[in-house]
Amino acid sequence: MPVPTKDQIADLLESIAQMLELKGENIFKVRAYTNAARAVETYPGDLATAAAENRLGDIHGIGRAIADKLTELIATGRLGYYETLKAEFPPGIFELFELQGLGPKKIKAVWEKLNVTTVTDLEKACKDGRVAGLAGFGKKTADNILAAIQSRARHAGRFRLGDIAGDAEHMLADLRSLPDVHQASVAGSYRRRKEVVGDLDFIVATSAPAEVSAFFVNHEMVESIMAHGATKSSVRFKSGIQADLRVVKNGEYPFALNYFTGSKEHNILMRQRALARGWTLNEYRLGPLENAKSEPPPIHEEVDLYQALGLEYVEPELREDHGEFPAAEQHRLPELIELENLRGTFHNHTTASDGRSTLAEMVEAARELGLQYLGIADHSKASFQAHGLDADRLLAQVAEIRALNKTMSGEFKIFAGSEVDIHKDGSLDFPDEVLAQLDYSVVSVHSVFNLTEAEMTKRIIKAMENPYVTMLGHLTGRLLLSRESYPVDHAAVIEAAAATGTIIELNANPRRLDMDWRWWPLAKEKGVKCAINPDAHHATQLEFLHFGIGIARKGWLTRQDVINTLPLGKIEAVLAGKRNAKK
DNA sequence: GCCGTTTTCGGCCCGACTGTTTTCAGTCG
Repeated sequence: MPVPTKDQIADLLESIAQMLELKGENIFKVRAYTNAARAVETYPGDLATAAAENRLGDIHGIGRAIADKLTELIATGRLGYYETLKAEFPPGIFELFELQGLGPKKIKAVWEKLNVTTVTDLEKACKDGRVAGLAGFGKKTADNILAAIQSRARHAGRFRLGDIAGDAEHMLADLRSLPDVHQASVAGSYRRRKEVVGDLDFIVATSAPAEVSAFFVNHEMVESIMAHGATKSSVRFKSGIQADLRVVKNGEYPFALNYFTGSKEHNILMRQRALARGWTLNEYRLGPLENAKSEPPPIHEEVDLYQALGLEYVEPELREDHGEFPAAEQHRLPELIELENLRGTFHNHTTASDGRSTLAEMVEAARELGLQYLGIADHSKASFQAHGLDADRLLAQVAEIRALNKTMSGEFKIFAGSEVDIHKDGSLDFPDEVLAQLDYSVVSVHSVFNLTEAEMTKRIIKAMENPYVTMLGHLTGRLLLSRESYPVDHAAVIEAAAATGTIIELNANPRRLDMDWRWWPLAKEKGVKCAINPDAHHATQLEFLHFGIGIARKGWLTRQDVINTLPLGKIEAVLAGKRNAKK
């Protein structure tokens, strides 16, 4: 039995906390398990070693009882207490936690009083009035639950890019490693770097289609096989996402790749252009129609196809029929930003607030990624739940960063910042005297999401008007597939960013990817600069920059549009630009 | 269930908001 990882142990502790809460256990006992989960996540050493040396109890937040449980878990890979507890609950009941507005108390009530154990049961009970009749419930609550169920249904079968990227790259690498595979790619919306995808499409050029298909459907990641034919196979991965494989001949590959990359709208225009030239385009070939005046040229790669249709090569991220055709005709497509262009990044957390890695660990990870600088922006005090820093703790962190910088002899630099909460009225969580001591600030909305669009827009713009505000964090507050954006007037905020010289963040956390790619062309047109920030809460999450680059490319951004492509020596002036302009 | 003791049990994280109530419980961040 393999030793579980820290994250697996932490997840199990969280799961115990959830079940205890559902049982109506003492809330402080519940919290002890939550705290222990966090202690495990942030523990710097090796848990198996600590367990072997009987030192688990020395970890703050882990006492005698939990230490014993972890010892059992680490030694055997199982935990009897957890399994006994889990057996007390109907399996469907945990799904109810996915519904916005429904917590342990309400779930317990509908379960015990109405015998509701699944989302389907709950929907029925809301519609026939039983939920509204429960003590402490009412019609409004029942309606809200129905709305939450509908919202969940809308998102069903959809996956965040970041959640399935591991699956996609793993399968792709395995397909490419097969002996008779000439070319392979993931196509579809994954290749276009959509923030949310419905399925994965693999395209493989091979001389051994049967073997490749068999390999695909029998892969360890596959949970069930839905179809297994000569050229097309469909499976469901264990992660829940559907994956399709198309096997083609080498000569068909560029057409299949192009066709299955889409988007559908882009494909329609491609086929129209082919028709206009007397040719026909499908997933296998570009061929002449009857009575064609000319033969189409030979196509070896996608770039040849675009050229044949009178177009500059269109990068997959731009294939949305959002203006790429006229631009490609006129050779004015942008040279899109690449991951290698990034020199540093700004919105990152440490253990000082709700991050799981220390400042030193974050710096080390940034250096390993080849970055020249790292900005630290922990939460401010109003984000109490995230252990936000008050002015004293923030200034101590600033001093720590300044001291650390002196030890690094200029080849790497840490910038001291803060993710400052924007209050309901648009005021900031720190006064200007404190902000003035930072290298920069990111300002974000973390509370009171229920304002009208006008109020929310006014609130954010007021914050941006402060000369010490460098950039605006996650503009809409959305959490993909789980929480809708609060209402905000994007165009007005972009206008205000241009007027005040405020940078807008492209939050690269795959749960956010906010500001949305659809708005970046407008920001660019107005001269607003972008900062691609991972919003990292762990050292490994600096790699979220990869997803940010995908979205930036989708937003037509070049390296000139993104400030964190600037090297040390140039970036400082951009960070200080706004406050200097005011002087 | 953990912690920190004024060593044996009391305290443990706050504020806003909603919907249900008529003073507060539940949820969220």
